[in-house]
Amino acid sequence: MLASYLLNPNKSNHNLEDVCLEYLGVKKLAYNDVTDKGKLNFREVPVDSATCYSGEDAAAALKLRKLLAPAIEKQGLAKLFYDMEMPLIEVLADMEMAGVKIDVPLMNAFSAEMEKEIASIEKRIYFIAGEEFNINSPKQLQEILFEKLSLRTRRKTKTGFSTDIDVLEQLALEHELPREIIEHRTLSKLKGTYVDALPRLVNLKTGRLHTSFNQTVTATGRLSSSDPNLQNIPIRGEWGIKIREAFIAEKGFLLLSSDYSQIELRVLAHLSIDEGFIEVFRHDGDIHARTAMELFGVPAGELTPEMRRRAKTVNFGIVYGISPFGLSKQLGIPPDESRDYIETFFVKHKGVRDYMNRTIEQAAEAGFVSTMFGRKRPIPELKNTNKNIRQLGERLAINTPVQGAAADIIKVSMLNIWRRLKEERLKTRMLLQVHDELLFEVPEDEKDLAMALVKEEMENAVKLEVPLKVDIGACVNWAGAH
DNA sequence: CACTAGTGCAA
DNA sequence: TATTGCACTAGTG
Repeated sequence: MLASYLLNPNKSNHNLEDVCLEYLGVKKLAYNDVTDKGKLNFREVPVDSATCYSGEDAAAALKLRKLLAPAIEKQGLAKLFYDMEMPLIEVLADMEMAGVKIDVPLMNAFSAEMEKEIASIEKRIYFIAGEEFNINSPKQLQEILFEKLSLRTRRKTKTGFSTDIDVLEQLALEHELPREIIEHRTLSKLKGTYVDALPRLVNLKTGRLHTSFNQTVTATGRLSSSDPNLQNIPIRGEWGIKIREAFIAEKGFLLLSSDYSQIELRVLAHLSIDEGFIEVFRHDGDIHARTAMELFGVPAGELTPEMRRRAKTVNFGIVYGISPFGLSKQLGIPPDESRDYIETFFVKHKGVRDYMNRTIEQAAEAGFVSTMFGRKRPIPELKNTNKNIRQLGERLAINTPVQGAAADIIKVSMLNIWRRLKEERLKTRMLLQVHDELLFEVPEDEKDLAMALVKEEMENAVKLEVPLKVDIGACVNWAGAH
């Protein structure tokens, strides 16, 4: 289904049945049997038919391949398809089969500890609220906060008033209950989604967690991970760190984590050839500090952590195609102030400004954007009559080449690393990819060799106008490998 | 059991 | 009114 995906990344379903329906005009193909003198005969069967043969998926795929191969060629996607995505299948299969080990007893201990903490917070919440209710129900929580306690409502949702983290943080300034709710939410989220759920998914034969890496899901060329999603394991906060400590290496092995440092901003520097960005990255400078100096007009020595934090948010916002309103919401400052930041940024980075304008113009003209590896994303939003949707299209046009190129780059490095590990007969195994990070399991005595190999291949996956930088570390658990 | 809404975890 | 995902619970049908 890779071909269908590359030809139309905007479509959500790239499973066999949907693609058959779209390209072949049938629900599903069945392979007729081997009795037909070696000649393949196809017949159409409904999806829900009880008459299913083991060869039908392969037969359908073969037929689709003949149909889609010329389209792949015609759209200039052949290299991407045959040299990147197809070879990557085996790499991902190896990673899925390898799985990752978790410390189940440790997770269980966390669970008990969290259970107690949650129960104690619960008691306080019921006492403050004056009644018991389901804290996990936004509907019931609204009644308590906005009706019983008469706290000021903030944002609206489709069905009522929002009780999300931003709202609760504001309410916490005026009442003691919201703080307890936040604590409760955090703990029950981490307990329910990770600490309790993951141990149940450990495979009985391998004793490890096996994810699925989905190659035909995202609009930008990233992978996704599901069942379980191992690309959103917590990392922040006390409990986030603890959960990562429960991702461990096999006895005699270490977990090796290597991640690209600011790969998206480096890609943006490359694509835009912006003087300031290129200068910072060529000298391995602190990009957020540099932006902070520009925004606040102070020398490096006078920068405060708050100034750098704001600049970091601005830099991220740039990659997403920021608006003054969005930035003000993110920073919790007036829109006027955030507008000044954006204007100042673009005055100091005319290269980025011009690149973004060019990109949007080209996207509107061609109807799609491309990454540096020729991956395409149609952006029909740019032709929409609704201004909000058109502006969304502009943000997609800005973000996709950057996020997509970063995805391309790490895929190249995965292929090169996988091949070298095989050629050089190393026992190191690639386990996970988390967008800009790779996680390996490495025999203790292979650590130095593997670290050198991985760093080398990631930093040299492609040649850009600025160097690619990789941070790398190894430890018995995932938390310590960072 | 399938689906939506709200929420929140990651890059 | 910031990009890309996945999964949890509550609630509904």
